[in-house]
Amino acid sequence: MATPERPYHHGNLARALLDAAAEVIGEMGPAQMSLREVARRSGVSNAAPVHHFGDKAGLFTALAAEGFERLADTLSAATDGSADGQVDPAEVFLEIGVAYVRFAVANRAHFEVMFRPELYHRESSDVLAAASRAAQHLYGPAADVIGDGITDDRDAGTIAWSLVHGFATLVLNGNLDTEASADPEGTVRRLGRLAFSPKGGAAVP
Amino acid sequence: MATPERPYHHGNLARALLDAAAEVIGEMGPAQMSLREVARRSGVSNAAPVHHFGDKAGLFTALAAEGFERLADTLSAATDGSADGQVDPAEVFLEIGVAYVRFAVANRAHFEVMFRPELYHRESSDVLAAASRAAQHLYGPAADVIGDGITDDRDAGTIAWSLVHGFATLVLNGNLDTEASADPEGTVRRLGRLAFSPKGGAAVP
DNA sequence: GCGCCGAACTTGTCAATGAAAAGTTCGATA
DNA sequence: TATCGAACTTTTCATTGACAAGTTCGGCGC
Repeated sequence: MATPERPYHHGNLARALLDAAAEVIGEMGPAQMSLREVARRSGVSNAAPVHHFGDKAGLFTALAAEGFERLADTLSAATDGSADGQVDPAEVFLEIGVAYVRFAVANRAHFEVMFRPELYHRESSDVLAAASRAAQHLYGPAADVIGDGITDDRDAGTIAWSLVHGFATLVLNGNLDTEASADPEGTVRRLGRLAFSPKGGAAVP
Repeated sequence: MATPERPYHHGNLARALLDAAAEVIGEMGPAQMSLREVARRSGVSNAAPVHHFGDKAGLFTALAAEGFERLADTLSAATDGSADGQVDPAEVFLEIGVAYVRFAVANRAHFEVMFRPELYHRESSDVLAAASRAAQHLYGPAADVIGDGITDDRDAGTIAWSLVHGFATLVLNGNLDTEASADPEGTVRRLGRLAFSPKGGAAVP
């Protein structure tokens, strides 16, 4: 009996290729991802992706843009959940950092591509716009924690981003201990409080 | 007139291949490094590296091990320069972080390979030993800053490593501002003081 | 309903790649 | 001086990214 064949037009090939690419990267890392393997897993010929993404770097570009979009959404949700002003701004800032780590762990393939600009067309307007939107959600709330000895909101943003980006990266490449690997969000929440709270006194409960 | 040819035995091919690999990675990133290009730049045939490194992952393994060795040496030097006990331990801890960022910027190719374990044989005893020695220099002095609200030296080490690793990574992939890119060491020294010093009071001068 | 156009594919080809096998050249040693 | 193995070179093969040419349909205008 003939196997049921996919019609000539895939119907949603771009989406399928992005998903397959994320899957391959999750298994082997960005450096070992091949267009042919991505096409195979999507059930099309090796030249099919050209119509949607142009070339390999084009596929990486789409992944990076999607990653920054998802990050911006994740950080936006972490901010908006407390927009009523009734929550300590420092706690909101902390939860944004936790959301960043949650995003990195849940979207490891995207996260690894996003921060390797040599893989993609870094001047892509989609990527630049999405990255800018994500950065706004990282730097924006930094203004709320000025006064903890840190008087420049860009400094607070850079410290926070460095901390959570470094933590996420070290967890993903297996360099931190079992607590951090087993519970990245809980660990970064605890460490973030230590790093950003008044010394010697009660931290945010 | 015949060009002067290299004798059949290169004489120091392993070293030449490591240097050429770092050069290629510096130009194109780890994902685009090819053994054939590395061999060409070393003046040998494409199969010559096999004798020294086995395969492509073997070359990456050697680069990673060398990178962790260099990092350990850099951090050791940052520690030893103040072993006489006359320097504020918090300042030593800060300078170790600065040395980490200096290493990352100066050895960008090695740094990028070191933290991508999917590229190399991560169970390599050379890599594990060198990485362990480097980690000791990162975590060791963390004990000296307990009392700043941070009561666990592993927590201090993880916060510090996350901060400087994240900062170095974000500088290298062009995500931080022009101050950080133009003066990574100065910027991370300043931010490190903010992050680790008593709030509201005089920081380490 | 038909014809047409272009989107969305497939097939075939080529140069470059990693890996492997076989062969060659020397350096070190007995 | 002869031998052995380290340290290469040459050749081959499967896979890859990219490209060109060809084919299949979906959508649209008439």
